[in-house]
Amino acid sequence: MPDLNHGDDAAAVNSLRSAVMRLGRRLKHQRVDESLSPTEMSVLGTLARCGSATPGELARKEHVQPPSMTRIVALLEAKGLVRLEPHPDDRRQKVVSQTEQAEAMLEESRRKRNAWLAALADGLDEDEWAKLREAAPVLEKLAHM
Amino acid sequence: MPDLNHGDDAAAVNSLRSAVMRLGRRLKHQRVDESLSPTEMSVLGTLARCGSATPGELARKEHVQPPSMTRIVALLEAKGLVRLEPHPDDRRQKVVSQTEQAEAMLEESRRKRNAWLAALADGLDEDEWAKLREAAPVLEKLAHM
DNA sequence: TATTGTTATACTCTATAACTATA
DNA sequence: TATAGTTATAGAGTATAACAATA
Repeated sequence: MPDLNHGDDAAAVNSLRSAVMRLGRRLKHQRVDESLSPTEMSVLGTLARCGSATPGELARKEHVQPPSMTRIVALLEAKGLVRLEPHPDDRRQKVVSQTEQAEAMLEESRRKRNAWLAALADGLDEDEWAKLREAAPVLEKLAHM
Repeated sequence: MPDLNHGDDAAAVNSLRSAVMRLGRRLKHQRVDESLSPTEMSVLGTLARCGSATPGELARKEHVQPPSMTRIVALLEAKGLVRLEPHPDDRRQKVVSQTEQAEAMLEESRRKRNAWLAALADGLDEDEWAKLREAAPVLEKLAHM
C-alpha cells in the first residue's frame, strides 16, 4: 500500500480541527497564570526546552509575525521572565533566554495544572488517557510541521 | 489501582496544552474560507451536526459569551449562511439553522481540507495517523467537558 | 541588496456592563 | 424576579506597512 488512506484521515482531521479549536479556547480561560497570555506561556515553554533563541526564531516557532514577537518578548522582559542579550556573531540579532524567576513560575504552574488535571481525570477513563498520551507527541510534531 | 496515574498524565497534559495552542494558531491561518473566522466555522459545524440551536445554546457549546454569539450569528446571517426564526415556545429565544449555501460551503471546505491533509500526510507515518485517529474522539470529549 | 528587529497603526475577536423583552 | 438576547464599549492579541541598523 504505497498511499495513505486519506479518506478516513479527512474525517479524523475534521474532528481534530474542531476539537483543537474548542480546546484552545478552553485553555485560554484555563491559563495557569492570569498575567500571562497563552503565547507568552508557550514562549517560556520553548525557552525552557531550547535554552535560548532569537526573536526571529521564536516568531517562527510560535507562528506569529516578528512584530508580535517583539511585543511578547518586551512584555516578558518587563515581567522579569526573560533576559535579552546581544547576539555574539550578528549585531542585528538578540538572544532571548529565561530567568530563574521564569523557572520558578513554570514550577508553580505545574502544580496548578495538576489541579486542573485532577478535575479532568474524573471524566476520562484510563484507556482514553492512554490514547491522549500516545497522540500528544504526534500533535506536537504536527504543530511544528 | 483505584487512582489514576496523574504523574504521567501531567507530562502528557503539558505536551497537549502546548501542541493544542500551537495547532490552534496554525488552523487559524489554514482556514478554508478566508472570510470566516474559526468560531464561525465551528458554529456551522455544530449546526450541521445538531440541525439547529438557539444563540444561547451555541454560546455554551462554543464556550463564548452570549454577546459574542450574537455578533457571530449576525455575521453568518449577513453572509447568507444561517437563518434566524422565532422560537415556537418562547418568544424571547430564536432558532438558528444553516442554509443550503452553508451546506455547499462546508462541502467545498472539505475539498480544500483534503489538500492540506495531503501535505501533512507527507510528514506523518501510518502509525502516527492511527494514534491521531484514536485520540480525536477523546479530544472532542475533552473539549465538551 | 537582503535580513533582523522595531515602531506606528489598524483590525479581529471576545468580554463586561447596561438595557429590552419575555417568562 | 429570572432568563434570552441585544447594544455599547473596552481590551487583548495579532497583523501589515514603514523604518532603522546591520550583513
